[in-house]
Amino acid sequence: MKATQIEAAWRGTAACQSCGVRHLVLFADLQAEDFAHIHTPIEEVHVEAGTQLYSMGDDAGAILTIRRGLVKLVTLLPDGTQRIVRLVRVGGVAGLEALVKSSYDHIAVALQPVEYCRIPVATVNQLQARTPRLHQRLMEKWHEALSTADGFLANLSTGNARQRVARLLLLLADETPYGPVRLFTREDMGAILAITLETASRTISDFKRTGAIRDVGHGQAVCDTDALTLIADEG
Amino acid sequence: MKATQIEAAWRGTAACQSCGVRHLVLFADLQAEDFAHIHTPIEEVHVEAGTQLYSMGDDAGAILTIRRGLVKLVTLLPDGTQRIVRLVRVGGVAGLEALVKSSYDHIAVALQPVEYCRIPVATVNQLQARTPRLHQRLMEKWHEALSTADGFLANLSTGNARQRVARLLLLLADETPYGPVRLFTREDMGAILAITLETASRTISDFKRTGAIRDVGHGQAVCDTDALTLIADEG
DNA sequence: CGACCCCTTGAGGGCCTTCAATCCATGTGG
DNA sequence: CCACATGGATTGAAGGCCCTCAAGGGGTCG
Repeated sequence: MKATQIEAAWRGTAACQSCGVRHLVLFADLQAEDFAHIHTPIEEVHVEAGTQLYSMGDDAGAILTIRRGLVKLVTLLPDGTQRIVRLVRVGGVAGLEALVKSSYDHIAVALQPVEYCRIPVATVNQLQARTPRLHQRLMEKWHEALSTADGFLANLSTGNARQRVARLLLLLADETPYGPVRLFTREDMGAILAITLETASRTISDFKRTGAIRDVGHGQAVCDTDALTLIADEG
Repeated sequence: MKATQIEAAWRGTAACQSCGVRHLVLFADLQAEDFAHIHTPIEEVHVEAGTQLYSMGDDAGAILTIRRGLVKLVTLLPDGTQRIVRLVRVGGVAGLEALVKSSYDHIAVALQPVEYCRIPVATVNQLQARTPRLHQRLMEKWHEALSTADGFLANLSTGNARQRVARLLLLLADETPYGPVRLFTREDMGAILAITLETASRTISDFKRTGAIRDVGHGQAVCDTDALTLIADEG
């Protein structure tokens, strides 16, 4: 089940410098000489969908750069239900709070098969002392997280259920235009949009009937972005 | 109306070093010698309630440290209505995005008489080059903003209207325990909680009738935090 | 004093939740 | 190979909460 697999406990400069998503991530501006000053191993980890990457209150020793897949950040509400406060996509960073406090703020769970790099806080700090560019990148990642949160508040937590579901689908669709998007479980949809799973299910069914999305099986669907945009804007 | 008043166009070290809220703000860790390297003026500005501090898309040349009062950050929804995505309190920073992009993400409006320091981005960058401690403070401010946003998502955008209003009141009350809190306009409450102003009004009226809050006039009320906590947790 | 703004309260209806039953896909064991 | 168990998805029915539209009240300021 929890098949966490550490692909490579990396200790040199090769992996980062040839990283396929490096232009997206934290180390985009680093020079070859900078990598030479990394003394703590950076782990590249592969996990399957459903794996918990860290939990609220866990000792926060590292930040996680997502190289593949999709991660949800969850908070527990007073009544025990869960709310998804953010989705972290490829190039995003989960657990940034490790840089300013000693425990994580959320539960991080892989929604799909995920590959990520686990960068110890010590490594970030070592690099920060040397390369001012990293500060800028870090702030960009903070800003990215904040923009995502703002988007959740403005787009996914206002309006009626139809609008919210449509906006969520558009959010997923703009990552793979015209390609099928992987739908969440209805429960996750509900936890993102602050609606019940039944309402999420009814709305998705309605979208399929009216053609706003087309089911292609295996929990995937193709979005009619024009139709969804109409729904998102007026209801 | 828009009585923006620049109290002191500060160019020396005196004001910051004797700042009453310095332990809360960005410059907490700076040493005397650091202040000597500030070459761009930091303005201390006083504005009255209702003043717009900056607007979405405005050229973002500075970040704003709030020294007194309360500021709302607003985004415009596709349909033209407004949503308040964050409240910035004393010690908080508005417009952090100025550090990573050239325009502001929100509309910032003073909800009360506000005093703030306008710190040019250039000044922050000059100081960053010298004092690593400032990085840490900056990241704490980013984290503070992100935590606020998460709180809005988890506490103020879920549950029924009674719960949301109760949680908002508790949020305001924990700043001045047992003291009266200043209630927002019902419209602002609605924009924070994603409910209509009528529902906000009805709920506040109900709380007054049942004693969960006690009106003391002038838009202020004393909160029965125990009663409100009960409502916040179960409905 | 009147205009204005905000707050309050009412009535009706629609949307979403709640509770419940059924369906479907998948995987497991006989 | 098939029966069965399981977890998620779907759909129905009833009710309640909140929104919408509307009218009236109260405080403040010119």
